[in-house]
Amino acid sequence: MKQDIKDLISAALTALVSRGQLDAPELPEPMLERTRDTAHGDFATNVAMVLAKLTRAKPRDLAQRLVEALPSSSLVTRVEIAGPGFINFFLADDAYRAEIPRILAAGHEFGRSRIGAGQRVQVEFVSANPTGPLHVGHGRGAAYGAVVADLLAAVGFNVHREYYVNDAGRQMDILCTSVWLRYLELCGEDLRFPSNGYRGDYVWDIAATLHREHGDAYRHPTEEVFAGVPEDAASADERDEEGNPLPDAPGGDKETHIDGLIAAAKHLLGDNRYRYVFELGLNTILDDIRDDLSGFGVEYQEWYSERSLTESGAVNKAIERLRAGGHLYELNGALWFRSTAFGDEKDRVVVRDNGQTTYFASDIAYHMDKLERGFDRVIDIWGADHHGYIPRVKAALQALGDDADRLDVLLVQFAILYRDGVKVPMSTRAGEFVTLRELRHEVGNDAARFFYVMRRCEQHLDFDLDLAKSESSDNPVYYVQYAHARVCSVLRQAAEKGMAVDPSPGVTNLERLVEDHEQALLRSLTRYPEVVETAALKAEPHQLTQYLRELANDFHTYYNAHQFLVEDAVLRDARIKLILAARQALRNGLGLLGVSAPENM
RNA sequence: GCCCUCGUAGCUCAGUUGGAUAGAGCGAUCGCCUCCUAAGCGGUAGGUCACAGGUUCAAUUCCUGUCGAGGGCACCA
Repeated sequence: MKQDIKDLISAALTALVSRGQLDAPELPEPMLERTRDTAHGDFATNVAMVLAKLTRAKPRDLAQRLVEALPSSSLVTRVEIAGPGFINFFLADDAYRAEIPRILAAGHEFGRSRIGAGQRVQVEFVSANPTGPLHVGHGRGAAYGAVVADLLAAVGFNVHREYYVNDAGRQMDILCTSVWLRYLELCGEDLRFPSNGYRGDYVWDIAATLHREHGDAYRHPTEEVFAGVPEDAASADERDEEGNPLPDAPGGDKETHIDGLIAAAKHLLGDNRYRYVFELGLNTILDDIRDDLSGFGVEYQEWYSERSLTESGAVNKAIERLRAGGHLYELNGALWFRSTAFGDEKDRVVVRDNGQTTYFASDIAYHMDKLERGFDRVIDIWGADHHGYIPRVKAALQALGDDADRLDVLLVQFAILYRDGVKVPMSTRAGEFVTLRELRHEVGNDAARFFYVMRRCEQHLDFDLDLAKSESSDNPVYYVQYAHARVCSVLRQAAEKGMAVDPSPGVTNLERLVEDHEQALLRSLTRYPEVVETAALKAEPHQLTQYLRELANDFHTYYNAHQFLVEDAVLRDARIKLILAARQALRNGLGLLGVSAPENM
């Protein structure tokens, strides 16, 4: 519908040029907007004002010429020039009504398009370290990423969803060691658990599996394990009055302590047994993450292993390419990447003085690989705490001669839970966090998905648990779902009353839809494809949630003002066609959000 | 100290990629079921778009500065 009007404007512009009435170097893409106020018609364009600037003509004169050159169309009843030079289009009621059969015929395809033209887009999201279950912060990234991916797919992009598995590095060693220490406790060893270890219950569970399957085979005496290990800092169990962890104790250091324990674990267990515990921890947690995301309706095409980058030589290849380009130098025994040459604030280490490559080195290789896989566009969705990381990744891509503009990093702010108006505290290391699974069980998938994407991603999200659970109009999820269920209910009522409902898209008698509420609902309905398009291109799912509330509101208002199941069969049929179209838009929109559209509530 | 994001109604937030008289929801308040689910609908009140400059036909939107909030500044991942 919008495109039809755009075409009219383009036609008028080319007509003016060919008649010599317009002297512009190049024609702008006509900017057409929905009007805020129906007094200004249905659509408005500002081309006359934009062109006036380029051609030094008076905007209203130009607008006048443009209006005269517009081809006639049955869609438009009236065109007027307003304000400084807006051209307002008033659409025929029939133009709106004609959308009903189109919507019904399109069915679940309504709102989908091909503007992405099959371009390949990779969306990488969540990618949480497999050191513990997903918590509610990851949940927001999961919901946001999944909806952005689905939106892009809906408008014709070829989308590849990926999870980057950080299955290497020190954090995983800490997890492995934490599991082993818990296992030793299960064997009957008495030890002081490191303050920097992972303390969650899931660590006990993995340790219990190890103990159940292998008995004491991995056991070593506590004295042997802790021999020569530097002092720990204060325990994480010890808190000050405000509940914050105490600072490092004098003479103790939690980092050197845990590193000492990791070394002890590797030494005492030997390669094979250490590897076994490591894999047990990794796989148990990864399975849990997969299961959780799958239960949340989030599926991936690929789980990409960080370790595979090292093993395949990709990391070394990336470093060699940087070296060949003259972007590396040695300092204090480490190998540095001169990222400042590409706008980063300081240079970064890629190989440590102990010979190990850094996480950053893996990430360079990973992003190089992403671009080499031929994606037209790569989208990374990160937690906002990683924002400082963007310049160095882009710097690396530039240094490698890749097009850094193909990479977009979208940052998602944290979600803060509120229960009874009080903030729910969270700390990963201390094992005090609400998991995504707990949240899903508490409020349900539908409310979780909807609430997570309700706000712009760079906005902090206050997640009100009580509101998400409330079954009332205060709760936006129920409000939208209820509109859908109400349409279904009307149809059930019709059946009970023996009123036949014509299931075909049918085009008859729509002219009977003359009420203001019907026009308002129709106007909203025709906006749906435009909303999906901008929500997808701008990666802003909240536009869709916002829209669905408005659409639901238009429906509820109509429902209250008019009876659908009237005696007049012709009018009844027209009204049912309209609310069926509304149901289709509600269902499709909820579907894109990963929220169910219930038949009754 | 430097960097990023944010600052819009009492609260939580939109604002269609610079447009016309800045909008929802909640809360407050006044109404609406003999009627397809009241899990709903309507009315009223509520604003110096943090502040000061700048860019232009036009700024809540873009730029600069100030103030305030949150986050980030590792040879961790």
